[in-house]
Amino acid sequence: MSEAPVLDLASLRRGCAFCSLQQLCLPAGINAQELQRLDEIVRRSRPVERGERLYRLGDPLTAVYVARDGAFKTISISEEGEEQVLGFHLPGELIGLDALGAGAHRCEAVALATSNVCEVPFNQLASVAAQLPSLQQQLLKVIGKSVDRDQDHLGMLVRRQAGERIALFLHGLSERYRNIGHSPTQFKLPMSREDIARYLGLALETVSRGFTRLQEDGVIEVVGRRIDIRDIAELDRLAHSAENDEPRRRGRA
Amino acid sequence: MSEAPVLDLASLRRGCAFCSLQQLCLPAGINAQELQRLDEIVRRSRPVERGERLYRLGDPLTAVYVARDGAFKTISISEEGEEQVLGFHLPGELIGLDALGAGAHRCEAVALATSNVCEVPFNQLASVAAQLPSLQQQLLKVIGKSVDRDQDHLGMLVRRQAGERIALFLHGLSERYRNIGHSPTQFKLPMSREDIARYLGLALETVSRGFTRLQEDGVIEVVGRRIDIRDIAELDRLAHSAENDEPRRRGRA
DNA sequence: CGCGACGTTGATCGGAATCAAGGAGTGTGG
DNA sequence: CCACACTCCTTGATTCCGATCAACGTCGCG
Repeated sequence: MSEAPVLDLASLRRGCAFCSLQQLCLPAGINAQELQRLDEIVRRSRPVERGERLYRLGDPLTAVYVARDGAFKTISISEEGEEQVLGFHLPGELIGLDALGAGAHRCEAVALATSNVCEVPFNQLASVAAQLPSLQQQLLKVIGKSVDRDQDHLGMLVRRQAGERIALFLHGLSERYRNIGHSPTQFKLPMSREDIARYLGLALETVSRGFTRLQEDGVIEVVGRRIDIRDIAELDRLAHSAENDEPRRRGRA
Repeated sequence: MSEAPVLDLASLRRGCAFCSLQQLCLPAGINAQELQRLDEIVRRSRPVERGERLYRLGDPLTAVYVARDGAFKTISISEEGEEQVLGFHLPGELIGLDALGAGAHRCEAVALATSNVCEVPFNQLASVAAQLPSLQQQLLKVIGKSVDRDQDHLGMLVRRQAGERIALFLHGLSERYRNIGHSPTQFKLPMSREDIARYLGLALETVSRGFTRLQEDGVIEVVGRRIDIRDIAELDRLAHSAENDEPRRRGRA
């Protein structure tokens, strides 16, 4: 609608060139001139409030999105109206690729916290990408990373032990926080236990017990949504091997 | 290795223009001239035998693949050496996207049956796509469909009832066979019970029992790997709702 | 024919779902 | 400032589904 060609300082400063996520996001690997072409099509509107949706089931593909801060979940709604969590999206991670196949969204993207979002109109992105090989390359790479996250998610769900899934989940989150420059050992979960449960295919009580168990074993410290990973090596081990060695412990190892 | 510029009749006939999967694969929506550009970079080598691999864990991204017939599975190997099945690939479905993110394959693609495969060198594909907007568009769409299949897979794994997962699995396969012009109700599974189990996060015995149960309930007919879906509506219902209505039945409905 | 891979079926056991209750944190209004 | 309501999280008791162990059946092939 309002395509203001007026470049004031404030909006420039909010552009890709100043963004801390630059190296992870679409701009990675493209030069300053090219960056401007990209920047021109990116829309940065008011913050999205917790609970708001970027798009709904069935909406036509109009744009892809990247959060600059905050977090999102993507959910699909089953016939009976119960929701499955298909993914969590931290800053810098592309949102909206679920519409690439059919041209319409097959899930909904819900803000887990108030977030500033970059909206990239898809058609324009595609045509600019066709002209800038390095952007095309980066677009494919970013899509690929999204595929990788889906496969990591599969890797959790295919595990049969709840403890393994939970350990993998925390381990993966830790990695992702590290990537965006946050502490990999201390962070605040943006999602509820129920969201985690619906992401991991578990009952929420099981998630809660899993956290408690990890805390009892000295692997993490958890207070509500605050997580502090104390023994990342052990978390790693639990995530991968069977975790059945220690029958049960009270204190630390 | 052997880049024969000689276009004999046989190899032309094997090209995209003659392929029955044309409308589902990369050529969809592109015109005859453009098709030739694509065709020139596609390599069609000898059939891949059952058990052979298109690529292995860690291999650099050199190409993406599409089977013209036969079938593949993609697997990831856990630390302990046990394999997880990340996906099954029927004819026309792109294989090899797992390397887009990191530039190297994070899983292995194994032939489930002898298959004829089209190999599309990735760099050439990307550069041709940049020149042909309709190919770029189609490439993104095909990638999107692959993402959709991953999400369908997630949708199975997140279910907590084994019966639901199995019903969803058969239902999804049926759809995919329909798409490629096979009978959606009668087909031969290209994979073993163990593969299905590792795909669904179940024990192979549970898969076997699930099939038996569906047969007892008159939903399918199953003999070894031959499947005949008798009541697709019921299969659909089982896949989506809770399946807990009928406590137990002996004969047919 | 006999071997080996694959599939089915049965019996038992354990882990996670479910049901149920209570506690902790947050925000609102009296 | 506190009472209240609400959401979110934890913990406990019980039940049940699916993993596991084990044995047998079947098919394809040398």
